Amino acid sequence: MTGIKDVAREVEMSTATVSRALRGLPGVSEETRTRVMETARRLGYVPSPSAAGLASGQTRTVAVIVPWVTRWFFAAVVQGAEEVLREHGYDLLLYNLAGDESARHRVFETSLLTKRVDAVLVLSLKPSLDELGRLDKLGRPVTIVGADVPGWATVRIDDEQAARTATQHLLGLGHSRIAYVGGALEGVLDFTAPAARLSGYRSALAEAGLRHDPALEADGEFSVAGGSRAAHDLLERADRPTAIFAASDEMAFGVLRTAREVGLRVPEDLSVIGIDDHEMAEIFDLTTVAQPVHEQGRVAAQQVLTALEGAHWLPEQVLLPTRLVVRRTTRAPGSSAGR
Amino acid sequence: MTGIKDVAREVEMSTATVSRALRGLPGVSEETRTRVMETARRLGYVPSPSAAGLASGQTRTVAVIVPWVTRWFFAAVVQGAEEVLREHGYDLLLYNLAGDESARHRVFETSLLTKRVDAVLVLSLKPSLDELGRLDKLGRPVTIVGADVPGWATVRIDDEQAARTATQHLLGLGHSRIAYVGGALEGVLDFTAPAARLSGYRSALAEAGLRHDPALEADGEFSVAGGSRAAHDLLERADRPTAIFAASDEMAFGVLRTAREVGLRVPEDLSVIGIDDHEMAEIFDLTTVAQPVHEQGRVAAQQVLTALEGAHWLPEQVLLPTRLVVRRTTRAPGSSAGR
DNA sequence: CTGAAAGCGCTAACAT
DNA sequence: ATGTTAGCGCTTTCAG
Repeated sequence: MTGIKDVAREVEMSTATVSRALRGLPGVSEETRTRVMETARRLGYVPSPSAAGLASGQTRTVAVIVPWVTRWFFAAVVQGAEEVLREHGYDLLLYNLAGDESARHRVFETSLLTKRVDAVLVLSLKPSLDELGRLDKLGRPVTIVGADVPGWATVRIDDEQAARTATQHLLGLGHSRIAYVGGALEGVLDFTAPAARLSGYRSALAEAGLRHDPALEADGEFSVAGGSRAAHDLLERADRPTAIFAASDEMAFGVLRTAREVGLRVPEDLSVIGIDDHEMAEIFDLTTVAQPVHEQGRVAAQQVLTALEGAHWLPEQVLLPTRLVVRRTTRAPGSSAGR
Repeated sequence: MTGIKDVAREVEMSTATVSRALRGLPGVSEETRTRVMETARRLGYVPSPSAAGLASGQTRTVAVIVPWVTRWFFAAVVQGAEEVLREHGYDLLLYNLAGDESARHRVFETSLLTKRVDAVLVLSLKPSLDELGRLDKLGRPVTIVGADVPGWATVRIDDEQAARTATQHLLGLGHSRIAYVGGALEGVLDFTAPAARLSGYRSALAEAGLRHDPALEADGEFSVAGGSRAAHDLLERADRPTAIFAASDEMAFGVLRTAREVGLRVPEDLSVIGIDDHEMAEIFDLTTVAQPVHEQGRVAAQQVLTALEGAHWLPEQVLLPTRLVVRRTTRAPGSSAGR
């Protein structure tokens, strides 16, 4: 395996110069640099990340901690982050918790990340105080995507506002019995989005002079199956709602499925709205509040890179915009004939 | 940052012994080992992967090259692989091509992987001869998931058989005008599954004494949108098919959407079957040929780990079983009244 | 069972 | 602009 010494010998220079030339550092004549680069290429020289990392203290690797890679939302954020990282020559180390408590402990507790990565991206999770302490001790840039963690660098949408927008859309159409399908406020993995979205839903109702009804607030576990189950409970009531706001598109898909099962037409008998603009939202004709998923990954990656390169860096709280996308699962109540 | 020397000093032993004790190597008294481990824990010692990698030549990291992380199939394979790798203390470096040609070049050509990983998992791609050469030169275990690459270690399903099963199911119901929605046989990224599935479809028809009709074979690009478009072409024909076999569930979802759009009832007017058993197949009530996705990732990871640990390793071709899952999108043709 | 010593292949001062 | 010299923090012979 050819090393930097081989290149140095070939160009009759020191390894220091070769190293500088190859990394584009200043203080190398153009001629030398060209010769070094050509020689390195010709010899098929590939630097050893381990050696470089040991000597420099930098691994050029960023850890991304994700609750579930198999959920489209997280995968899309990862994809966005990966693009930016790779453009800058950084590698992405994936830590997938798969919704598992012990995996979460392993990642945060046993300092798996120490001396291994230059920065960390945490997706949607709200780390516990203890975990934040550990992240802090890493002494490396950390950005949290999709969760509201005061004092930390975050990239997310305004979840409360997004929920308010969705609810207001239904209210605006004339609905007043509006159910909410969300997620547990506490659980194995902690997220801040569920509480924020619930709160947005309630406040929109309140602003419209309506009281929220606990019987119309169900847990859809942020999954298709959960949304489906929640909808069953909701739709089998005598005083069933005329509209359902699901805090994620996947839950909304579950709701749609159940609606079909119990023989309700959407949007004639039931309006449904979600949040995300999931890649499949279009094929369900789902009205939803779109959030820039991919972009959140890109911005977060950009953020840690800036921190890595720049001198000072202030943990910034970036809020990305959302947008109501009206498709065909929402309509005024009791208007089978049309709009 | 506490290093191995600090631990050695504390227990009054050499770093060699500490290293051996911590890694569970033989030749260390139980008492010493216990003392070392406790001390290491107490001091918060975390070994430096860079240093260990440099000294040992092993990175305890496996690269996973994936065409698109955002597609459920790939994400699920990654999840399976990650589980196994983590259990064995290996990290997963993600290389997402995002369907991009240049990304593919970068990953394979510039020896991004050299000296960086102990093994490589390639998902679904069929590397070119040139790329296989580079992979080979890595001198590291490589397993290819979901593609048929003779001479290399692979983990996959029998794509041709899966397609035959799907087609036979439709034939068995009495269909004879069966269309196929698949993917391009050549493209930016090369896969072997599209050709194998097309071939399975054709051979099932042939066995039933039917000739395949080129007009009934459409390109659905292995995406929802593509499946939808392909179905438009197919269903607007005067002599439209009574059944469509989509080579992936995502394309089948697109087909279902189009069927609804053009006013065809499924399964009364049109039967639809896919391949995968995608997590959303159930909510579409889609009949499909299920493949063990997650398991393919696990097996592949297991395979490279065996190669890494064991002395000899023969590139093995593992075929995992598929299973027909009959739901409600398939039925005998022209039988609106029931089955 | 334990220790001494020599690297692994780079980078980073500090010189020149 | 380039070279010299120390390491970075481990693992791995080879001794004992």
